[in-house]
Amino acid sequence: MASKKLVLIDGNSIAYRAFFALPLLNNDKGVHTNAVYGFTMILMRILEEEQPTHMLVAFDAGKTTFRHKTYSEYKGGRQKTPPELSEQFPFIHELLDVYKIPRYQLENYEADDIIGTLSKQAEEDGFEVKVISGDKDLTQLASEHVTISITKKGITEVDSYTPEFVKEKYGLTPDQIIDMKGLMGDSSDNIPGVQGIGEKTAIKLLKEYGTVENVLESLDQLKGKLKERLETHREDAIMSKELATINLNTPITISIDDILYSGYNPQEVLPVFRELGFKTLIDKFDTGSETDEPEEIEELPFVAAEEITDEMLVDDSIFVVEVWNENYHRSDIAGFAIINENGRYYLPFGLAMDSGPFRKWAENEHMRKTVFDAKRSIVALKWKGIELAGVDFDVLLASYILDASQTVEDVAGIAKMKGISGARTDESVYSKGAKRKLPENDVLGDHLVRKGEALRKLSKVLEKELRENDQYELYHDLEMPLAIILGKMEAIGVKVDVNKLKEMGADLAQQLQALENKIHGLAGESFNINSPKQLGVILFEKLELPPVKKTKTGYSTSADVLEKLADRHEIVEQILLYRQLGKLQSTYIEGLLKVVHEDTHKVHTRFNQALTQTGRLSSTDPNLQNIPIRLEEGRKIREAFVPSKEGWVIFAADYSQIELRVLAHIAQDKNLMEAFRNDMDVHTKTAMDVFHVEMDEVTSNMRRQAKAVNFGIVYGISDYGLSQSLGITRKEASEFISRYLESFDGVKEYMDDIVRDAKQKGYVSTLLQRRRYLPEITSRNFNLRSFAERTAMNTPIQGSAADIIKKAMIDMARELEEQGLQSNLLLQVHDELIFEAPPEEIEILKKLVPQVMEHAVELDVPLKVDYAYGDSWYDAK
DNA sequence: AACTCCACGC
DNA sequence: GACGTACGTGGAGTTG
Repeated sequence: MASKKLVLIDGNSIAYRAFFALPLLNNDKGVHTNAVYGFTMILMRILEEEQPTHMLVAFDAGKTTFRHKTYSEYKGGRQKTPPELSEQFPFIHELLDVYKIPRYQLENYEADDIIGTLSKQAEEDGFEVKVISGDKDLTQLASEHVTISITKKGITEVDSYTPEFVKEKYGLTPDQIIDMKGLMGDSSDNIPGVQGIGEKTAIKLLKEYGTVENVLESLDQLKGKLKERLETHREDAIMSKELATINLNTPITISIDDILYSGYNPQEVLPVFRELGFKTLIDKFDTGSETDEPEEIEELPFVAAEEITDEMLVDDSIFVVEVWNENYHRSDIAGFAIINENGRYYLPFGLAMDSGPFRKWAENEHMRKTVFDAKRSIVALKWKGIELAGVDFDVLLASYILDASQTVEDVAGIAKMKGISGARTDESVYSKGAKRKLPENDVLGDHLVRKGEALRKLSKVLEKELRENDQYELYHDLEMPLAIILGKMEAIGVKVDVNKLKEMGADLAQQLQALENKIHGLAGESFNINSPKQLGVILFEKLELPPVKKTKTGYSTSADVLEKLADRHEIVEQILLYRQLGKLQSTYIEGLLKVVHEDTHKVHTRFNQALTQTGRLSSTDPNLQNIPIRLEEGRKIREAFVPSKEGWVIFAADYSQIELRVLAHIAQDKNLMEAFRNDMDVHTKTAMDVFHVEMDEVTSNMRRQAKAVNFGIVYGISDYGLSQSLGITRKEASEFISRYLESFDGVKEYMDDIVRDAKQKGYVSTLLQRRRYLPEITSRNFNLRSFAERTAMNTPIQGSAADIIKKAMIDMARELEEQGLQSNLLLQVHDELIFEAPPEEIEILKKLVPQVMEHAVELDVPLKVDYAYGDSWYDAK
């Protein structure tokens, strides 16, 4: 190794400096962050300037040290650490952890002693050592290879104490600093020194005699007051020197080999910055990482095809389909790249599309292709008349399975994560927002080929990781086939009765106008009801209603607040109704009409298969997973979702209590399993057990509360969440949960086990081996830790339910195919599947769908499916 | 363009 | 006891 460099940081001292140097910053959660912020600034500067190979941050441990045995008043009279600072230490620790910088403290010793001991060892081992502190005491450690940086007034300015610097400043050698302290004392550490001797005299004496001991032996050469003072405080001087001396033989339990520093991953640091609200640092980091490594990209040779030739179209190729728009339905395709054993090729869109051999190759399932986002590629090509087949590996899906928390923008994003260079980000090539545009052909070709090359490398790495994690099956047998099925569902689309929507819209518009007039009348002035700000002024200032809750920016006007005010003023009820109808109008009528295809009257949602942390799907443009159902007015929207063919029906099948059944199975809770085996109403059963009553004594209110508790279990809400949904106190909610867990002791055991397991392994798993990593489960931050613990309990439940319905979709698709049925699977809404079916297939589906869904997996409790059908989604109830 | 607030589904 | 509390998507208003 060229040079070994050790950086040692005095953690407490730097935290203090940062705390007092900066104003008391708050993050959005009201936590003080100034010391953490300053600490981070210093850390970032050190990492950049010093490029250490080894690193350690030392902290003081506890209140007393071995020095207190020498002098019980050591550091006496010190101001207590302000709580605003103490509360920041856990964050500093967390920050160091994500930076992968070792930290250390040792009972009975101060950070100084750890630093001194390590710096001496390191110097002997041939290291360059840099010590960072705000405390000048450390300067005694300066030597040929040890430099001490002491922060000056601000936090970024430092003085570097080399032996020369010490000589210049004091006229002393570094090891004489302790003698100086011995004579003059140190008020900040409550070291007495010799009464009446200050810095000037101390230095003069040491220049003459060298050490405290020599001074004391040579007292006869001195005279007057000075001699007298030294004689009476002889013991003080010796003791003070001892106190000021850094222990170079501290019994540390780590060695230099343990404190290797090999860099950090910005992806791990950023979340902590976000948590702390370090906006400027986040920006610096994001842009910084891109600008300070414009990374001399190596040239990558490729062929820009002028004609399509056979060597481009072979088995086992990387296939890049560059779909231009985010919404890939009917999007342009910018171009293609193919990489295989014969070479790297850029295929301009028009050239490829005009080629018969290209089309045949794309549609040949035996020509295996590795892609990024299979569904996107398949659907985009389908709209262009090509049925892409043979998709063999999807880098996006693989990456999602391996770690769903890593949000992925493009190929370059995954490549960077896996340490593969050479690919450029889409944004850097295309720009974003209004400036986004297609580059020249040579630039585009280069970009696509680079993507392909990264995909080639990634596919190997990711496949290996999938196998190592025992997740290859999940990827290969579940998510990959599902991507194809979802692609079909999206492309088929759902027929919308546009006229129906427009009628509803006109009706709503009338009602809204009338409501608006009424509300303005009641308010005595006209204002924008949709503006929480203006509404807040009307309600809480003009009408003087009591503000129940505040938001960051003003009064809260949310529904739960308004409901509390409903009997105080007539206007409130009208506003709630206005909100409800307004939501229907803007989101569901206008929003939906915007995305209906004019010629076909269909909507084509996109299911995001690589987004949620639990394994569920999400749906966008339009979101068809949140169409109203709870309130009748909203539910009517579903009348507009109709079959695509005359006389067909909408057939909807949903799992009954799938999450609680999964819970019963995973937890092997005898009581809960028994309930499902007897097909009991689970909320009633819960009420019986929690309230200790017989079935006929369960009131509707008890059942409602039990239902909320079950809801809480399934979604992993906290006692606070439960208290909010039931309108009770947190304590009462907590009491409910305890009683629940007493009745379902298998569940309680599961909850305890899963949290312990997650702490040990760092992740939790679902039935089909989906993982969710929970790094925060060991956090010292209560909130983060609690959240991670609830997530640990909830994700196996929700995620396994997601696994099951995905499996059911695959099984269903196969059945429809094998039986040659015309029915189409249209939508998945987490626990239900929506089909459109010709009338003659209804009887078949009534048997087939529940059969397939209920047996997608075999649990130790039965799965139950309910179904319904009708002329519209509304009627399938 | 990016934020906040609010509301819909499971 | 702290502290802020399931996962998503989308619209309107506001701010920069």
